[in-house]
Amino acid sequence: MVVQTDLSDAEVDRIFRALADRTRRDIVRRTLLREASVSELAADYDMSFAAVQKHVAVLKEAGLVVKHPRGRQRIVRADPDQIARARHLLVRLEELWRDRFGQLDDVLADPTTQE
Amino acid sequence: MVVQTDLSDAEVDRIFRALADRTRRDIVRRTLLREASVSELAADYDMSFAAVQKHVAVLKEAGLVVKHPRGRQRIVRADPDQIARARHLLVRLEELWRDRFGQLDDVLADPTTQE
DNA sequence: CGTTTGTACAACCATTTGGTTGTATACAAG
DNA sequence: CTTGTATACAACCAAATGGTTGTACAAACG
Repeated sequence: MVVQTDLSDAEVDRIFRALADRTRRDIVRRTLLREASVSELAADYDMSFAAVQKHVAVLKEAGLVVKHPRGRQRIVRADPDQIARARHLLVRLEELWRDRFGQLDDVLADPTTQE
Repeated sequence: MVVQTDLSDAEVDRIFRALADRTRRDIVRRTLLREASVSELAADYDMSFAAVQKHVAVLKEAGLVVKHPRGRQRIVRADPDQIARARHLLVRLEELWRDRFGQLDDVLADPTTQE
């Protein structure tokens, strides 16, 4: 299965930036396991509701979570596809290293190279 | 093969933060393919030598590149292992999602679960 | 209705980031 | 030894980040 819609530099910036914070990584982890409202999330961190709200906004801008309304709450859910895209960026770097002496053409032409 | 020495939150912060910049990702890419001195790197970016020096420092703090002296130059080389560790963090997130309805106990106890 | 709960958003603030220039030092080359 | 090159590092600056408080509004509740 291939998810890979190519990401712009700015999008990649946002994804890694969003992941570069413990609280935000924790929000992703939690909402990956089970969606939660912003206030449910906020209850578990030692900071204001508004601060958590901002963290969720950063994650949403990065596409790592989606938000949808349910009554007066906003339900947050992590997007595993976006996490997979981030992982794929690192995989591509690693592939680059593995093939660093080789000719990229062959790798691209190789019909066994898929994901 | 297991690389996984567990990373602290601060270390993970540094790794993702370091990757959240186009210039730094490009430096990683380049020095993954072929080591380069700081001035060789600096020549290719539209910013001062000092700015590139700082980017390399951020990458070094994150463990994504290593620097070693060669005469008067400082040779920069990307560390594929650290990139693999970063990837593994995302893989673990994805696994969490995959197993989200399952009982974690069983997974931990399963003798076939190894890496 | 009025009250409480959940969210949005603006204004503000300290710190960090990403860039600059300038100065100092180390090594290589004449 | 002198000169040029590669690097280090400090000081500075604007903008972004990560937090705060306060205000406003919408939905659920009594």
